[in-house]
Amino acid sequence: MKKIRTRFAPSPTGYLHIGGARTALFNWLYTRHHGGEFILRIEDTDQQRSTDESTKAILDAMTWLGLNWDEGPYFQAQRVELHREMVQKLIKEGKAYYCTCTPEELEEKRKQALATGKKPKYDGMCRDKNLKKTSGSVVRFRSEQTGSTVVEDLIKGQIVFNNEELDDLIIERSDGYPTYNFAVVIDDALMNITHVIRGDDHVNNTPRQILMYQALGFDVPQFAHVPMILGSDKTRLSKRHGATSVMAYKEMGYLPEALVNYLVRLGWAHGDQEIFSQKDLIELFDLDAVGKSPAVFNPEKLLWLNAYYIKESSPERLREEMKSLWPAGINTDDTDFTQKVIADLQPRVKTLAELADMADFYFADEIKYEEQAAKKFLTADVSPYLKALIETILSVQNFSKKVLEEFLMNFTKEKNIKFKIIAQPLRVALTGKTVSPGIDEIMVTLGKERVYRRLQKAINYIEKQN
RNA sequence: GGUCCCAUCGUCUAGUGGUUAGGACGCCGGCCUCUCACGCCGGAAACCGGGGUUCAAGUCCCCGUGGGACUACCA
Repeated sequence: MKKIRTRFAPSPTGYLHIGGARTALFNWLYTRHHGGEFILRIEDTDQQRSTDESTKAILDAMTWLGLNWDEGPYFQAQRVELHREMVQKLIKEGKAYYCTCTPEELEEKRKQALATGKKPKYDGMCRDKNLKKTSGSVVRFRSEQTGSTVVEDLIKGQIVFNNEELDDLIIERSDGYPTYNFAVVIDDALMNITHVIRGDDHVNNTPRQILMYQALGFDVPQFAHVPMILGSDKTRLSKRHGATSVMAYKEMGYLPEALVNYLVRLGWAHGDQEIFSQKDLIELFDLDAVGKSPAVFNPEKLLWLNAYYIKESSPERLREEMKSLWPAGINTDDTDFTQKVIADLQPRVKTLAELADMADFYFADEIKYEEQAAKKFLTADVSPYLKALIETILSVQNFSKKVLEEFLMNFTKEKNIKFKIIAQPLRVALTGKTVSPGIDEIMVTLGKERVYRRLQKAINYIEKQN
């Protein structure tokens, strides 16, 4: 059996977006599952819109997601000689021809056809004129006009097209560069791509591509068209629907495995399973379980998965991931302390950005109280407890969770009060907020020194208020 | 307009002729509890419509309807 070879072929006209990432992911998983080779090819034949920055951004995003490639990146624009050779071959064989219709003429005809309710396809004006190359001329593929072309799609099943629906599309522009539909055929054929897995916005291109494979005498690869990802209004996902750039999710504090896990479940399922490691996916993924219908992108579920993976991660790993996310002015040089902070917070956040935000009170030299919180909990009647606490807390030798739990329990027992009575005041004293990790956790992380200082500050604050 | 694709809870989906139509996110209620979150338990919530085929249809066929894609010297 022939070795499976797939490719991901983005055009470098922007960042890698969610839809492209899923297409890449499906290609990658299919290839890894079957032990094939995954090729990356940059389709930059549109000289106007392609940029190096985009190429770099796409590569970065692929790398971040863990989608490594075995060959490439190839650049389509560097292969134009190859494409031109193939164009000449077709012309020589009478399978392509020069056309001198101007874009303006064509546009006019299109408009007219549409206005009179006719098909807006190329009318074949230059088809049999046997024209020579001239300035401004393009090359068109002489497409079949009769019969039908069948696409055997691995996801959609058999799709039949009447060839009369197809027109003679341009394969070489007047600037000498090949158009997408031609270059993609040449490159896929020459790179021995066996499986073309791409978005289903390409299904209508497929019959004409098949005709070109045949005209050139190439083997036709297998096709698999994956359904689109839609926004909440069921139209194609775009910026209007929120962040669509893969790297934007990194910046918002998402873990790559969360995005991967989310993306793979858009259109693919394995029974009732929701959580998949990369290893699981390589083992389980195949095209036969990919659905046919489009999926709406649901940020809430992504968030849930992200929270799950944050909880599952080690604080060490998270500290690495968070390096670019801390706000300015926060000193995370103390790795031990920083990791403890992360460990306290990781079960209660959905993104790492949220974690960074929530961690401010740990790092602050002078914590500031939320107005309502201080007003409600830092009151004269709790002052005696705080004073009693600060007197004894210095005697606690080992600031561990177990010891502190015991210490606090003894303290409340001695004072004959419920822990509830001092919990929120203590929390406000220590964090400035009414919401935080457990009192004992905070105290352990903060350490004796900081706890002492914050208690002292709270006592002073209460005195000043009265 | 033409061509093509698609159709199970709000969303992601399981389901391949016989199920109380299952799971997940979100939502609601409860438990846990020092707050919050986690976790656990429970709840509301779906087969687009109409015709067939069949003893039997979410599942097969046809027609509607709805949504989407393509229809470029973009990819």
